[in-house]
This record gives sequence, C-alpha cells and structure tokens, in this order.
Amino acid sequence: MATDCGKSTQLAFRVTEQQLIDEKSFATQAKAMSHPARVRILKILFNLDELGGCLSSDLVAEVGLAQSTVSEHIRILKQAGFICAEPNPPKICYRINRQALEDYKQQYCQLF
Amino acid sequence: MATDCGKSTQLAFRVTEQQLIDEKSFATQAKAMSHPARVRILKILFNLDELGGCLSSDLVAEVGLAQSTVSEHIRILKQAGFICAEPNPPKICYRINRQALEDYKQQYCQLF
DNA sequence: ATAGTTAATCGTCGATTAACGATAAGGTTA
DNA sequence: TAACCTTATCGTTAATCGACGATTAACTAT
Repeated sequence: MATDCGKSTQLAFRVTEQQLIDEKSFATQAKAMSHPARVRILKILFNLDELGGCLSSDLVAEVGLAQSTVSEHIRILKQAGFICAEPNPPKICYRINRQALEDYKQQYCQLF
Repeated sequence: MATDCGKSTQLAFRVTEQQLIDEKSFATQAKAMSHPARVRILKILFNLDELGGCLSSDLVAEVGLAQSTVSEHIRILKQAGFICAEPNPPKICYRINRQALEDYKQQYCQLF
C-alpha cells in the first residue's frame, strides 16, 4: 500500500541547519570510504593497529597500485581523519584512527 | 612510538577473495551515500517511513535541485537498494528500505 | 658531501559525476 | 481522443576523480 503517499505535511520535512551540516559531514566521510582501495587500506591498518601500523610502501605493495596513487588515497583518508601519520624519519608510519571509525558509526546511527 | 613500523609480516596482509568482494561492496554502498542530497533524501524517507513514503515531486521541492537531478539521485539510491519505488499510477511512492540501512551498518561493523 | 630511501607533489590523461533544460514515456481523467 | 500529470531519459557542459610516470623534498647513512 501507499495510499497516503503524498499527504505528508510540510512538518515532516522541517530540518534544522545543524541537521544539514551533520548530513553533509556524513556524506563527506562516506565519500572517503567510497573506493575499494581506500577500504582496503583502512582494513589493513585496522588489522595492524596493535602491530604499530605500517609504511606507505607496504600499502603500495598490498593494494597493487602506483605509489603516487596510493599516496593520494592516503591523503584522502588522512584528511577525513580515518588514519594518521607518525613520522619515523625517513619513514612514515600510518595508523588507523579507531575513534574516527567509531564516530562514523555514531553519525550513521544518529541519522538512521 | 612506532618502532615496530614496517616489521609487519606478510601474514598480516593475507586476505581472502571474499574479503575483497565485501570491501568492494561496502565501498559501493558508501558511494551511494557520499552526496549530501542523497543523504538528505534518505533521511526524509526514513522519517516518512510510517507515513508511507513520499513522491518525487516532494523530494524535488525539499532538496532544491532540478527534477532531473533529483531523479538521478533517486536512481542511484534505488540501485544501491536503500530505497524502493511503489508504483501508484500515475505517481510513484518512494520509501526507505530499512533493511538495507541495517545491512550497511552490519557490513561496517564486520569490517571494523 | 654524496648516494640512497621514502613519501609527497606535479602534470597529464581519460573516465566519471553532477547539474541542468528539454523531451519522451506511462498512465489518468475529462 | 485529448489534455494532463508525474517521472525517466537524453544531450550537454563543467567539475571532480582516479590513475600513472616523473620529479621533488626530506631525511639517513655511507
């Protein structure tokens, strides 16, 4: 059935400015996770969390894309806050940010 | 610290074919939610679930984009399984698919 | 100081996305 | 049948994305 379809009052559509901000924020986070290579990277770093993360070169070997491409994916994930970089010159150790993963879930649960 | 960084064994990177499929599937779902207008649409339909969904024209009015643009966003959400269309000629009633929303959360929890 | 290693940045390219107006398709109702 | 309403599709345009190789930058170690 869907007999009432279209009878929805304007009231049902009312939305606060904060709500729109939250939705946009969520969309941005979702976008960071919207590529298989990035999900792969997140998963690897998630698994390696206790082992202290890993290097970009390890990720490059694993995902099978060019170094520059992986670097770009890393940049996107970093910007979204899902991973962080610990300088360990001349290397850089990438690690998962479990809190950000948790926050994403919270955002989702709050929306739906 | 990050002293162990780089010492990760190959073992830690081992991944099954199914795992890759799941990650790709999750990325695809995330992509469907990676646009503010689409999140907005999902939220509206989520709120209207008990009221029996709403029409495309209602969504057009709400998100403030052209009818054809909203139609495309609807198509993407439909394809991802997050919403469904109930023909109610000549209108079409769009509704949220709560199960798909739940499944997405499960996918996420399974990954991280 | 020089050579080597690691990661970021640059420039380019093709593909995809997002947006729009215009048009077509499907189905009611007069 | 004809006019109408609702939604999908088409065609176009500008912008963004994803990938790559080449180069640069930062730092170590010889």
